[in-house]
Amino acid sequence: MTNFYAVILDMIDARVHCGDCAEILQDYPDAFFDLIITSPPYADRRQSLYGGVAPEAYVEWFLPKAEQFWRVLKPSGSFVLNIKERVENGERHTYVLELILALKKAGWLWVEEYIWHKKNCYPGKWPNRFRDAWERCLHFTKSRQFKMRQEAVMVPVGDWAEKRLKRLGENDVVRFDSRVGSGFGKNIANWLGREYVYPTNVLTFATECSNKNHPAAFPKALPEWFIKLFTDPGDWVLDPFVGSGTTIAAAVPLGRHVVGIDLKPEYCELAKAAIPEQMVLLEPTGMYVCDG
Amino acid sequence: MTNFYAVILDMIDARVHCGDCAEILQDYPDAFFDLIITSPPYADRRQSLYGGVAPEAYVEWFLPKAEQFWRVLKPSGSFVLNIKERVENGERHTYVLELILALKKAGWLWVEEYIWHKKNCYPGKWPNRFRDAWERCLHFTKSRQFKMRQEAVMVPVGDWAEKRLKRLGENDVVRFDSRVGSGFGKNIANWLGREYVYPTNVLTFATECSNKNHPAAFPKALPEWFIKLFTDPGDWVLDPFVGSGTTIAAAVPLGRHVVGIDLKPEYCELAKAAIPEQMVLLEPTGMYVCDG
DNA sequence: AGCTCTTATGAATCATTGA
DNA sequence: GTCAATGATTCATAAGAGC
Repeated sequence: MTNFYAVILDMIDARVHCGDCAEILQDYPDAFFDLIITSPPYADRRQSLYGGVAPEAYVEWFLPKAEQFWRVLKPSGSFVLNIKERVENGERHTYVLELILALKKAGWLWVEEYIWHKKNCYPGKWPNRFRDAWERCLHFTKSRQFKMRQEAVMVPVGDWAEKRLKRLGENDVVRFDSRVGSGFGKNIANWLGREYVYPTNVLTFATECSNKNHPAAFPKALPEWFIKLFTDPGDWVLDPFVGSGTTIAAAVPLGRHVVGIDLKPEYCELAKAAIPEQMVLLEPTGMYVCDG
Repeated sequence: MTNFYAVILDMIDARVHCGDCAEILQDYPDAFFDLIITSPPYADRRQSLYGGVAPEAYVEWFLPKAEQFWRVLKPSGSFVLNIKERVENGERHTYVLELILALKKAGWLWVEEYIWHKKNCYPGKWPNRFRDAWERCLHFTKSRQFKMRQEAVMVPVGDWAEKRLKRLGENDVVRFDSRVGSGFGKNIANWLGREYVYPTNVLTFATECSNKNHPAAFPKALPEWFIKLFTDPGDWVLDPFVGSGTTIAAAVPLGRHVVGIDLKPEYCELAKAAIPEQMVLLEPTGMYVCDG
């Protein structure tokens, strides 16, 4: 029998485009993507260093791109924006707040703000603040009816139940069942049912440091989580600021088609390299596109 | 040797005023408070039911009060606002974002946004969102030079320290302090071991409310944390929407003077009752004021 | 002391009904 | 139709009792 995983991979389309996402996306039809997830370049005064955008110009810079995002996103789709405002002159910037307001004005529904709690955050010590251990994951949609697969991201329950389950050997099940005389012990069934629970809007992922060349890399678990939550296998995922390609590395093994775009050729190279090896080895025609 | 705990309590001034905080505060001098910490009524369309404020009118309602907060706060002081926007019609409201922008425009520095991660959040299941497990704790100041006692909120590392702390009842704290004759906590840290680290800007407290008559209550640990962080013993703390009096219950045992204000007489009664028993028992003249 | 088990308890949302 | 009010539904924790 054919390996299902291989079959899925064989059908997966993973593309990397090099250029401005607003321009590149013009070649894509309306309502094409099921999920847009990205961690855009943060506003930064040190423009020369990271090619950042000045905080004051951030919203203005973002909006034309968001217009294309709106067009290429399906009505049932989601747009997830991982972002955090910088500190400048002792204060938090407001460009993220202004961006939310501007996107709402442009028609986007601000459905939720998820918190990514970074357990191992950047070290440091300052007199006026503690280490920054969280980032925003803003969830926008085009419609109040959108695709959400809550079951796909259920998490194992807390320690106490986990321990209890671990100690629940097969003998215990048998003994309990034979004593009660029913098919499946009620209490045990409850425990088993409680093995996985729905998460909250606070996500805890450790930061990864594998992609050192890209300053704004999120851990693979983050796009993975939202891809599972907001798409089905075979759906199309877009990361318009793909950077080192974490979104691609997350999407392909999950059986989702994915398009990554980045302005910088060196990031496009990284993103191409991030396409899981199976894909590269198979090299099916038309499955790997880069016009950079 | 005199018991340190009792001595501190004997000097502490705890007041509850009933009325609109913008009016009540007119009787207080400029630059009087070291910390303003509060959890204001959240915007709510059901005005008649809970006496809430309509989301659209929230900023307008808040700003005159913030003007007084600015006046009575010391230049080195902090203003901590615990708030979270509601969901309405499937979307998050933007009135909190607008409030931040308005406060900045009024001169406040938006120094930081702390996240209160509620481990045991409200139950529920909906097709478009998970349970809400976090709230904002917005930190504003008047100046870039403000008082911050980072050492006062250091946290133990590892389970062993946690276990030992858990077994350390409140009586032990008092006994220990009186024996050593110095401030709270500091020496206990030394006693337990040197493995203490600075926290991050994500705070994890379980929701816990001993005062059941007030629907709006943060756990005592929350004001405690910010009081320790932004004030010294003997400083003045203000909660202009004191509700059931959690801030008072937190401030007095920490040796801080505290003023609580609330519009509703029934909450003022609760807040008065929240003044720790020792205060009521001692009943020193002028130490207990309520004009409600 | 640990381990097991019970119980109390949260600033919530959504769908529905009635004005 | 819009707006306001009401009811049904929901579940992971911590704390504490008991063994």
